[in-house]
Amino acid sequence: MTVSPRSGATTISQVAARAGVSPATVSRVMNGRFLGAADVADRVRAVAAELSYAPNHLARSLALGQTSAIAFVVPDLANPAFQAMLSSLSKAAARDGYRVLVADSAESASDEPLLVQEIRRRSDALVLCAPRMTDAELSGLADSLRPLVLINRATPAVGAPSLSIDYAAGIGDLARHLHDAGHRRFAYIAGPASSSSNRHRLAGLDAFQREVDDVRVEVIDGGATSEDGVAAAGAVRGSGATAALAFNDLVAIGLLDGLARLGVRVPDDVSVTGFDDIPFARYTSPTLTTLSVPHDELGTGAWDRLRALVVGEEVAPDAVYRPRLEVRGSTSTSR
Amino acid sequence: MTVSPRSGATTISQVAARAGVSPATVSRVMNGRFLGAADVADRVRAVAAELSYAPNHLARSLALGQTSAIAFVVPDLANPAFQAMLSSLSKAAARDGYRVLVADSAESASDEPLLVQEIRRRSDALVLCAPRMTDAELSGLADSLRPLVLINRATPAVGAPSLSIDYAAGIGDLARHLHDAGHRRFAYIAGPASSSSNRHRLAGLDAFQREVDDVRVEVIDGGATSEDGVAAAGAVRGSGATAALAFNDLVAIGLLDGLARLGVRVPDDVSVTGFDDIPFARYTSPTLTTLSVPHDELGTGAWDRLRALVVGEEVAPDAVYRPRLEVRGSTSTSR
DNA sequence: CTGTTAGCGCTTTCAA
DNA sequence: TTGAAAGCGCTAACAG
Repeated sequence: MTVSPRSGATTISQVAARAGVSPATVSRVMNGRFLGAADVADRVRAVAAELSYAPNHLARSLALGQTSAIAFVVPDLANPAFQAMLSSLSKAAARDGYRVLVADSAESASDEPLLVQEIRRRSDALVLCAPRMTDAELSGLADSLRPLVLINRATPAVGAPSLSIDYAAGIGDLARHLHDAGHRRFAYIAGPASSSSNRHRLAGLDAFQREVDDVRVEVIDGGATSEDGVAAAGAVRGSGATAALAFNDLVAIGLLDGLARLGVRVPDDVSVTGFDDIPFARYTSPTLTTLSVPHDELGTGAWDRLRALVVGEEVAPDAVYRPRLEVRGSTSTSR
Repeated sequence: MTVSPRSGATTISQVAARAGVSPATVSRVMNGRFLGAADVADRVRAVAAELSYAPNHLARSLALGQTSAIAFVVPDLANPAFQAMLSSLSKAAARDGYRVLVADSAESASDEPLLVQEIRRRSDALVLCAPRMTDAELSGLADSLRPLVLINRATPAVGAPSLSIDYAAGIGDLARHLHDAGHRRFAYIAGPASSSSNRHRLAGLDAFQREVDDVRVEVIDGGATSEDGVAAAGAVRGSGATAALAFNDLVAIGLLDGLARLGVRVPDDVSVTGFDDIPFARYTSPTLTTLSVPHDELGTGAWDRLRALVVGEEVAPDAVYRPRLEVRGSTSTSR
């Protein structure tokens, strides 16, 4: 016979005792698997309500071997692009009774693998966005992370469903747009050096350069935040470029601000572009020409695949979204 | 003797068996409570590494009676103001080994109480931002939610630490600023009707009106999103007001956009203000005059109090932040 | 139909 | 210094 539990909460045995049935019966009633007489069920429910009993989620999880929680790890929770993904992922998962546990790997750049494994063990599955991890690291870790869905890492070797963005094609579209407008000297404000999506953008730019053969691309050190954009403004002005392609919208917005402070007019003196199309890109001054990335679809698509993985259904094929060019006010014809 | 576990993961007994010790010893070694011979500890660690053993977090939580996770519930995960809080809360909690479980109550407006109780039971404590819940509902729920920290709800009756914003004072400052600039006809684009913070803003406006006695405030239906702001543009124009105070920055940004489409110039024809000072408020066109709210401090302050509550330390007093007026380009002197 | 029993994997007294 | 055993609260075979 069980006595009072450590915490104040009512336990299943207390309800059982009070209702004069076994814990198993209470369990069945609570989970809708009860097949006996209606009055027994009613009594159990009445007692449960009376004692305001609620099953201990932890104990239930341990017995069932599942937590009904998934983990979501991103490099920076403060970036609107990841926030949009979190918002849609959380809503989608909630519809199926799952909650999401979040973590920001920026805090612990070095031991990201540990962070990721730790949070994965607290949940049933993981949605990982780890642009800075090498393919080798990721492959080594993958088995300990499954069920796993990757965002922005189409790494066939890893064998995990993935949703990604064709950064190379996207930036190519952007370059084409600028080229058509007469620009020939580009400055690319790079993202974090270790970022794989930054490498894809560089590759896209290289390809474009080889294709048209009459543009020059100067690469300027940047980063992933607005501050990095502000900091790059001087270098952009000094580069002589007429078009500045920022790593992402955050950087572009900072750059817009930095250039304004330097008295450089956008788009008259230099055109500026972003990447992501965060909700505010349409409200900047001037409005930002950028590449629209379907963050909501990344979030819902990630849940869709994770769910399929968990329940053993067939998983939808990997998705590669091509960003959509969104021409706004920050780009114009080169003089 | 235990056999192979349900899932593929190594268990403590497997490590114990392999190392020729008891599970208790492995447990002690893994948790740094082992006082025996060093070679025993080394052997255990070696075996653990060999089998890549990692303690099952769920089982550990059940035995310990704590999850090392806290829940964070907000009305809308897509709002930058809550995202900023989440970001700082998550970082602060992570420093103490806690993870955060998120939920967005927008999905399930009606059964918010259930949502909140459910997610609370999956964690050790809760940070709740529930502007639409009535004081009565909140009081009734509070005991089932403790340890609990409230954001934007300084409800003494509830008896939970709180961090809040003095909305009334803030909007009073804003009104004063506009009044000083010569405005006498205001339009307030209201937030959700059931929102307590909306009521505080209204109260602040009322107080201001009584104080100066020469302004007229028309209340226009709005909401909490950019779309609501866009939708309110026509009514703002039709109101004859020279200054439009939006419920929050999101609404203000939408309003800016809506007014621009109607050909109404800001701030020449009408001044516009927001509330929150989300990161992008400084980048809108024109830049947005708003009230700066320390979202990061709300997040870290919430964790600070929650932690104290959990470990039984003395909890810092309730915080009431007075928003700081941030005058930018969207407001100007009335003609 | 319902109860008994044996776990889920870990921690922790208690005893040796 | 170490191990046996009980227990955290719930679920699910298996009996009856």
